[in-house]
Amino acid sequence: METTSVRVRFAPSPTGGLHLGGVRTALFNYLFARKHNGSFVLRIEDTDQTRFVPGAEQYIIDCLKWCNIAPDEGPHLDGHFGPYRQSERKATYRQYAEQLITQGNAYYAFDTPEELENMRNRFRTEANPSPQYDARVRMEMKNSLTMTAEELHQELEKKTPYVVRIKMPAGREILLNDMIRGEVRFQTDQVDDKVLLKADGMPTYHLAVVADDYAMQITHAFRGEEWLPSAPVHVMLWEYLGWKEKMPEWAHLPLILKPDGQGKLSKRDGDRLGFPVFAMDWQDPKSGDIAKGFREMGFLPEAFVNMLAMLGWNDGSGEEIFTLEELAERFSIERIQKAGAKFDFEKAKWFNQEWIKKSSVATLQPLVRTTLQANGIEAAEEMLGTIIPMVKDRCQLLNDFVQQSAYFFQDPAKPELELIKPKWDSNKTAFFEGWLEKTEATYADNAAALEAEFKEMASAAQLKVGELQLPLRIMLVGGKFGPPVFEIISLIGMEATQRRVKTALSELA
RNA sequence: GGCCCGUUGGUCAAUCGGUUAAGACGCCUCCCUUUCACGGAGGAAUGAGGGGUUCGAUUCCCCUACGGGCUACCA
Repeated sequence: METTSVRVRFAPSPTGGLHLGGVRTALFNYLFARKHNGSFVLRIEDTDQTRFVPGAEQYIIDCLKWCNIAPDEGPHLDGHFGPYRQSERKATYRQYAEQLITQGNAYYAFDTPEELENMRNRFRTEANPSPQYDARVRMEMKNSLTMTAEELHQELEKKTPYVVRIKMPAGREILLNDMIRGEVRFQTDQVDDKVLLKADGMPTYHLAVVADDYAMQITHAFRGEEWLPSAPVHVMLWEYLGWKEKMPEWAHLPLILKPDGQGKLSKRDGDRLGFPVFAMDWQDPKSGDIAKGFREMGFLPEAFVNMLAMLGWNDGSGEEIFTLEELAERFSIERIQKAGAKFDFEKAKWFNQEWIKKSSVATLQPLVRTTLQANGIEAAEEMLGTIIPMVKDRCQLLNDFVQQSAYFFQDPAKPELELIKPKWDSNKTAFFEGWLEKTEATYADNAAALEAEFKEMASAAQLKVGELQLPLRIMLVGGKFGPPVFEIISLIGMEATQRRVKTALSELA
């Protein structure tokens, strides 16, 4: 019987837009929490004051909400483990840092940035291009390990800026049991004395993540694979602080990679290759630049989340389209991929298309209305309800509804007449003039009858129906797309039809 | 350089020692359709290399190669 309830957390830094990888980490947290009836906590890791961006926290909350993976606890919600912003928990970190110093597991370091730079230059060799602040060098630096009690007291009195560093033990092997990767071993001699408390009194990630995971009783910690190398520091901290039995189980998620080349997917790649990397539009408050989001690109949240879940995880069944509920049911850490996955925007669009096909008119209608409005098209609800089922199989993105339904509401601005000009002749002009005359008084609500009449006239004029029907479509719709022409006529009515054909005819003359 | 992680078609991937090595995206062909899609039927395309272990390795082990991550008073 499980006695402790599952508690997981998503802990982003409010430094900008919410990246694909971030949303996936949040999603896996959410799915795991739902599956085990646990709690999903949002914790804001705003310990770097230099990178803090106003508005980013609310933006993150909004993104999670759009994705339907809202947390149970967080800075904007109630919860018994707050505050949920690390900047508001400053006092506890200092307390733990001092405890570690007292225990002899951490120490004050007064080295200036210049002195650190000098150290790196001094110890840099070809075999060791980036020397670390570790057991080999710490006794040569300016810290409480190399100072007398009197010297230390003086520096502290003088308010000399200092950081607190962890003192990594010598000659130990740290074994981490990762839920995705299994046993991972580290030698403590290879790990440097990471800074725990910065000169400004803020903790670094290393101290904060341990203190908060403990305080918030996190049972399972998901994070990106880029954190694996610093995991031994965190394990040591759990041990030094005496909480080893409470340490969460770790799951280091594989990275989402660039579609081409190699490396982590970055915002630049999206710009370069023409797809978004953020969940929603993000406007940088300083530059005012807007980075495109999947939402604004025309993705359904269900599709976005579905696509993300399948990037690095699958349930083994071969099925790919799942609702959030189905994902939560089937989710299992054991089936998370170990290797990074290259992001494929084509496949992402396919997921969205599947979701558009799968979605009901009722769920699509408000989204389509908003999309059309954003493009200056005011659509009557009744008309929308008729059109959506006709065109939704032709849309990959919500924005495709603009092209696929604009002609129901307005005459095409620039019909692609070039497509028919080469084969155009006076016989066709004559045919259409005759057809216009004949259909002027027609009540156009019967697509089948219209089609039959059109074909009849074509054969009477000894013209191929196909060579007339395509021009008609282009005159009415603007291009080679859309549902059957005569169904379109039956919706836009004979008046609009006549007008569009006449306009086209005069341009073809 | 060091440490850590990884490696099945172009991409996402199944397989948990014995298979004709699934499926999906994309691509190509055909059918349906006098548009575009949807749908249907096919096709091309994969175990990085080398050693072991084993009756038998894509699967287990080792080495190499390659890719990635980390190596900040950023997360």
